[in-house]
Amino acid sequence: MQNNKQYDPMEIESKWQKIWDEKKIYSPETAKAKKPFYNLMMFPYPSAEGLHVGNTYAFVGADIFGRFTRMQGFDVFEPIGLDGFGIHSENYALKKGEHPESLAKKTKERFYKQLHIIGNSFDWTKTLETYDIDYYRWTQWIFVRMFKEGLAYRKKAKVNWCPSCRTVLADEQVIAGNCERCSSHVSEKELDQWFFRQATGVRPNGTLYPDSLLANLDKIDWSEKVKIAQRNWIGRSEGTLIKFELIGITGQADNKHTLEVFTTRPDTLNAATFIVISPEVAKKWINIGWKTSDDIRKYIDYAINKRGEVNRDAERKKSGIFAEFFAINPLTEEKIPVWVSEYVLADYATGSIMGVPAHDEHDREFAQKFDLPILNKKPEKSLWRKIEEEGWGKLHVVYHLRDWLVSRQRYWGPPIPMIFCESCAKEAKGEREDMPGWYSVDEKDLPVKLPFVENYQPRGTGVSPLAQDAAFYKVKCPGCRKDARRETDVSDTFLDSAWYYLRYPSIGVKDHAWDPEITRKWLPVNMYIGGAEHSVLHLLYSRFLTMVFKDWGLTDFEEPFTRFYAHGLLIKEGAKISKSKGNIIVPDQYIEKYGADTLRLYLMFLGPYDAGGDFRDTGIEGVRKFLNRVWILCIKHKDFILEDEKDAKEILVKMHQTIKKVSKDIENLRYNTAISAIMEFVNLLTKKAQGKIKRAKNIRCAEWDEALKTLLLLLAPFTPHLTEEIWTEYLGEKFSIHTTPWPKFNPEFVKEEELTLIIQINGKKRGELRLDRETGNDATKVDELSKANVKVAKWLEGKAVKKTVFVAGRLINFVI
RNA sequence: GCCGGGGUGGCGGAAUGGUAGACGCACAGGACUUAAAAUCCUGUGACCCGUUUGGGUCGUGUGGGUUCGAGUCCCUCCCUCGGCACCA
Repeated sequence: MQNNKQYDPMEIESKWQKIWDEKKIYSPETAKAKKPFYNLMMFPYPSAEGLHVGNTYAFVGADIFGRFTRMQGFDVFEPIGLDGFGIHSENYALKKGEHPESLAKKTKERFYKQLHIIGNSFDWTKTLETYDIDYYRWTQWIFVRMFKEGLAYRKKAKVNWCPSCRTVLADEQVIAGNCERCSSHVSEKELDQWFFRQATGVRPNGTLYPDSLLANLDKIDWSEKVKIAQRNWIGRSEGTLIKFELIGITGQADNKHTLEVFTTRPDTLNAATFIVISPEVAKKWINIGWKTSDDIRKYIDYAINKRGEVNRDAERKKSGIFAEFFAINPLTEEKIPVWVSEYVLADYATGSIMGVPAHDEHDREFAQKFDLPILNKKPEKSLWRKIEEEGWGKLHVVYHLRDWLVSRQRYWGPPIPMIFCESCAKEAKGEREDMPGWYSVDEKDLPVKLPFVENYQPRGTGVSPLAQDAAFYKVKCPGCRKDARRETDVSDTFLDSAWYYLRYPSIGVKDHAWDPEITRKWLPVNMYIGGAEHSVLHLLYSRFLTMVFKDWGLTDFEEPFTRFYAHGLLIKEGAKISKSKGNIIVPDQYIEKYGADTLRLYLMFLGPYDAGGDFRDTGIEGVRKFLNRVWILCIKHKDFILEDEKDAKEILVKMHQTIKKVSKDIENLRYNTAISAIMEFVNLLTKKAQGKIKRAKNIRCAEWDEALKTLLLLLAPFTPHLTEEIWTEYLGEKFSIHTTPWPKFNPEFVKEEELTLIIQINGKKRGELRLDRETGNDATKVDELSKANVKVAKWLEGKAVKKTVFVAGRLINFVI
């Protein structure tokens, strides 16, 4: 190869991508691998023209970790796929006016091409798309199992309804009152829906799922902020349910003369001066026979209708009305008024509270507004036990987490594999006693294929577009063989993505969702990297399902992701990147102009990976120049000879320091500082090489060769193409650099022979000494040399040294 | 309101309680070149003193504290970003 060849990323990048694919160096043999390491990143959902640079940022950061780990000698499995089923892809198809099925083919091609050119070490022999029937048959299989095990159930409930997406949403998918997908304001609707028992399910060992999900957080190596978000979302509160006798209530059914409230502060029962029930609970009472005035009825209806707005309007003062009856405080035996107010939520605990204005801010506000008594009594700890002993109430735990609503009234998802038989329902027959009329599709009849429906647009009527396809929904009842009806809702996208990591290693396996042997070898996932926005969505659903699979004996681990690292958010010149701002960055244009290696290195150099970074075009130019310098250094100066022994030593010391720093930084995903360390090393090599190029044939310089090789190895995870090109084509090393062992540092070389020792007077720097290592660690010698220092002597003149602080090898401080 | 990050040059950002500003961008000057690009070198927190070599003061959002020594630890407040939000 010529020594004056320019660095041309276009040419070398596509060349190496092709060779890596052909030689399958990134495709470990799943069955035979000796040191398996599963390096996973969150797969993208194709809801736009293509990948944006935020995806690139996430994937490149994850890939660097994977490549680094591979060079440590592990068989790294780094798969990629598409979360292509679901509302996001369907909404995109609607926007484009195209059928999701044909659009999926195009986006697949486009996304995979983009994912290819960023130069990640993906295993392209094992990709998956959630809309692939070989995948979603198993998603349906999971649903069937959930039903058989009693963890899937159907109930009529007030659910979140997105009027724009025309479907229900799970609790986790409502962000600040808005739809997670389209940001429309979410309203409420009462509908029959399928739920998974993530909040109410009991494990075979008797523990509730939310308790295990909470407890396991202490055992996994995850970004702390994600753990905190999950703890808050699960929202476990320990308290007491207290029963209150009611008096003066009219028309109420005879057995309804008590009311139960939940409190986390039963010790303040002595200061409870009123009771508040939510409008929804009041409404229920009216329905079962509570006779009350028109004013109260009017208020209840008003408050229920206003519910959505009240939540959004923090300024709004608490409204409420006296319910015209009383309760007896079991402790004080006093008669306290019962009120109805919208500040009490219907769907938390019992939907009723005891008002303790002395100790609760909301209660105080309410009491002040309506002139209710405020009793300033100290909490009594003994009440926790007394309430139980006296039989007034019992200890109770309440969770913020709800069961997972999994049905969707949309088209582009896996049909829920269930059948409903009217006739069986009437006779109270069915697969499960508690769900008359319902049957799961027999496992041998799976998959239930999603039929092609031309008019797939959501109806908004609370049923899926599949309900118009008689050929699809008309079936025979598995129980009585009479005419029955298939469920026409599809399942939530988050169900598709809650188990995909189990499928990747087993892709191609026909008779299992995941092969037991392969799964034992590769799972749980060793490293998972993705955005923190999934803290309480995908990451919680995955944990729940994995725990369920363990309980069924289908896996031998409870937690899917041993380590999870949340990367930061990329911004553009100080502003958030968003479609509305029109500052979307498409990676392709940068790859075309600078090459993937430059883009990769630049993205990782921007700032700490967990903090995100600020994308600026001027910055990428600098990185391009840096890689050009590396190219010139390695190609033009590769035959350089270090004549000066001191230079050789200096380079070796820096080299070992750099190996140490870069290794540690990558292990902790501190890529920006790893890159600056490599830059420092390059700066030193460049400086030493200036004007000293030697081209004597067959004469090599061992130190220089080693320095260049080490530089390339350290840089390989960041810029895989450039380093491979120089490694094999110019240095004549064996293919591939990416399967070459990572360099090790020698602790002897890390320490410099000479060190700079700082001399301080009263903590202020007044001078410094260049000393050899031995002298620098000798307190007496340093003391002498410091005092002899001209600059320091000036400051010490005529002053008494009261105290001397000596830090070996670093500094000496004289206190005067 | 509660829970988490974070506030450091013109900018992105470095700093196990021990030389604040690594590395990079931008800018300025220089080398090479007929020229340009590329590359390389030098300088670059603010202010003050000194004609130069140099010396000094201040400086990590605010105010206090601990310490020989604080960007780092503790307390007060301010600002900002993210999450949750009438959760009893």
